[in-house]
Amino acid sequence: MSFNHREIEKKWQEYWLEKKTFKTNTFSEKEKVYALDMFPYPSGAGLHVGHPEGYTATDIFSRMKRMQGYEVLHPMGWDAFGLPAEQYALDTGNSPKEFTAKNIATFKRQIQELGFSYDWDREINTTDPNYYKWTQWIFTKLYEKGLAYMDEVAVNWCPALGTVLANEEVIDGKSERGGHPVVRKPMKQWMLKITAYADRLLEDLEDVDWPESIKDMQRNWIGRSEGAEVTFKIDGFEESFTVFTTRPDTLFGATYAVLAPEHPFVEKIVTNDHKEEVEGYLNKIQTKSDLERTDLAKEKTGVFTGAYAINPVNGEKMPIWIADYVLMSYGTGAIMAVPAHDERDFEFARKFELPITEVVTGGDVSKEAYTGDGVLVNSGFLNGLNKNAAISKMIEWLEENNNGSRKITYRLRDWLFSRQRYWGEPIPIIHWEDGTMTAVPETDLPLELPTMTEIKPSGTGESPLANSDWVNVVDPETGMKGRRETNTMPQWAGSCWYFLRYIDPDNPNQLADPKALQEWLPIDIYIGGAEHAVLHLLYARFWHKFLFDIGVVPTKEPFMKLFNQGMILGEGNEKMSKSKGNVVNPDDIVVSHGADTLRLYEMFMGPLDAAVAWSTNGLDGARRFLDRIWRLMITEDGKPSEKISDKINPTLEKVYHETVKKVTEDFENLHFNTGISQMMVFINEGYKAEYLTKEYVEGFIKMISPVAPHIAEELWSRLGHSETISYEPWPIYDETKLVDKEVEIVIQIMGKVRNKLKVSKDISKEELEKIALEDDKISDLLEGKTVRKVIVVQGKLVNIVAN
RNA sequence: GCGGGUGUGGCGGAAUUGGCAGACGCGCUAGACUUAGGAUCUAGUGUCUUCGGACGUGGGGGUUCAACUCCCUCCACCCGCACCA
Repeated sequence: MSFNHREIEKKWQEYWLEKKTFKTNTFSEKEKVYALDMFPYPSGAGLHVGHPEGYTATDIFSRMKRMQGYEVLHPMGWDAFGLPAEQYALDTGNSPKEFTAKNIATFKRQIQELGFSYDWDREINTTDPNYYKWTQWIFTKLYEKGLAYMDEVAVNWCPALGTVLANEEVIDGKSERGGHPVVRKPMKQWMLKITAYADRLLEDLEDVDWPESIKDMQRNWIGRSEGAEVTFKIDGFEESFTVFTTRPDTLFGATYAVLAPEHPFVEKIVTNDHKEEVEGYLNKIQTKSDLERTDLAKEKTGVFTGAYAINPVNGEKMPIWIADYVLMSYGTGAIMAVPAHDERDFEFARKFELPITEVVTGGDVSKEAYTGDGVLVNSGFLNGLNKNAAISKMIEWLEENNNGSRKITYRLRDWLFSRQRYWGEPIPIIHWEDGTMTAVPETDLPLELPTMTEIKPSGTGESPLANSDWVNVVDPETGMKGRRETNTMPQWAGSCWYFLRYIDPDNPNQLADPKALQEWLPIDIYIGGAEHAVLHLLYARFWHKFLFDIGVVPTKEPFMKLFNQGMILGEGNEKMSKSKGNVVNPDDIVVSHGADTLRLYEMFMGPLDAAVAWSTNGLDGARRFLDRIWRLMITEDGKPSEKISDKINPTLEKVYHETVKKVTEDFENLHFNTGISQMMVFINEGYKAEYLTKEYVEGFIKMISPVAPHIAEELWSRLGHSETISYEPWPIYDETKLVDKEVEIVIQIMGKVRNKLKVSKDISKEELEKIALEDDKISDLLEGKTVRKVIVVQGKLVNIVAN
């Protein structure tokens, strides 16, 4: 008889909820472990089989840690602001609030049916005013410190969505959501000065235990480059312009300069005889979308302005060109071109027949740009130096002669923080009629979203909030009129600090009690999808560092250890998608196979970080394993098996202790697939054994309980226990039980296995060598050969070199 | 192009101070039980083989008594970035 998963899963889920089994004691005396999942956006589609993968991993970790005597914080919540709810509201006329509430209810039911050990008293929701009060509060602090500011920036305007998108929400010139076209448009926007934290965001990556690939992605995103700024006078003008270069050593080889098409000097310096050509070029560029600009980038384009810059180091005249391979958004929007030692400049110079002067030896600059190290030539006082020495010396020269200085530039830009949307946290700022601007005082927070019947975007770029009376305010003291900021925050805002609120979720007076934060931070393990490798994780680190600076949190970094779960693909090894019809719904699996089976299967599929295809056969196999456990321990009529005895069964002793060791270590390291396979080995041995030792059976149930908690609780209670298994002490292993008195030794001749012998584990090297050489089979094989050398590895093998 | 990663049976995957390649699961084969089995149990299952053995971890080369593991080189695929000066 197999177990009835529908009955027992329901039974234990109700038990846990009712008894608040997983309630966390904030100020417990125990050592603390904080295991965090990336909270989900509760979409209308409901839970996907990908969600439970990471959630099961942290749940296993949490459950094991509780049994090992730790106080565990393991919470769940909802990242519930965002575009889909608003889009749905626009399409159907329904309220995003109700829609969101409904989706959350579905997600919560689904998650609870999977038996995760969350403390539901700490559930949070980013759209709850009691929560976003503190999101807004953090914003006002950023504003006070000058880290939130308004700026006129060319933004990604998406006419179809009626909103501005962040760079990262634009993929190949189209909106990430919906794939609508995006154009550049200058608008006044709120920005957060994340660049002020660039160096610390980079440096502190050294302190965290994250996958190297994620750290690298963040490093590349921040994109720190060291170099110098060099100022160039323009022949015949008062003005000068500045370029950024990582290769100041090549300044003698700079033969022309290039300004970005958007550079403010372009119109000023263009000579009359080139005006027409330049304007034509600018027009062509401006009507191109970003996408087309990238597409056409294979062929470099540009025009000469007629103006000349003076190379400060040798006084030579350098023609100033305009080209769209120079980006206004990086560095200063202007470059010195050194075609001999930069591939892009080389290509451009070739096309427009500009001079190419070699200044670093080592390549053949008549064929291609040489970017490597070498000895400087044609470079006055730099001649004879190598690259690094020349860089230092040139910077010295520039600083002494007031022509430039050392400079560090980042690829990272400030964070475009405002959205022209209804369904987001209102930015708590009031614009007064006298032109000033103030933050909403803390006592007036939260600044709640008004209920609106019509939330269509105005189309002009303002958010739907502009259509509400809510925008109008009057200062009660001075009577001055004002208008509220109508922009709202991006979806990233709420997820930048949610992990802090779990620690003290109901605190009305502060974001969280500092004493409680001190207890729980930093987070011990954070698991989620790799799609958040840069944005969420970088933004959250930025806010955390800011909160650290203003004394709100006690740690520099929020997430000590990070892990990315892999994707679960469809059976055909393709991404699951509605259109392919290969989506697996967790609800169906819970009904057909049970939550324990789903959890077990997802953990057994492969390494946690690998992308693995779903397999219905594999799922059946997981269920079969649970049935085997059940049948081994429970009789047909539901009683404990008579095979279970108080006696120690020596044939199970070693495999039991091995299993405890391997499972404990593997779970600690998130190697669930191998830990589970060891438990399968134990059950296989259990079937072969004449009788089962009760201690081993109970130890096994404890070890399977983090993976398959419902069946474990049921077995535990049927074996006569009245309390939950959740806080039973985790089994420990005895090192002395892991080694046999006899070990099998491999005998090799020339590295090939020729025989295997059982010998006592304490045998000496000399004895082992003797036994090996005297073995019948081996001596036969060695006949007529000379033994040259014998390598003995104690307890493992003997390799005989003979020919 | 740059950065990171992966490559092992029919399939998912094990195996790292270099020491028995293929644990465990799926699938498959045979047998047992059975009216029946897409249930369960038992045994087998890398390839080739003249049954001695030979070969085998993407290809080629190297170091070593010994290489999935270390080094060189090439190939394929995946992820991220992409004119970042």
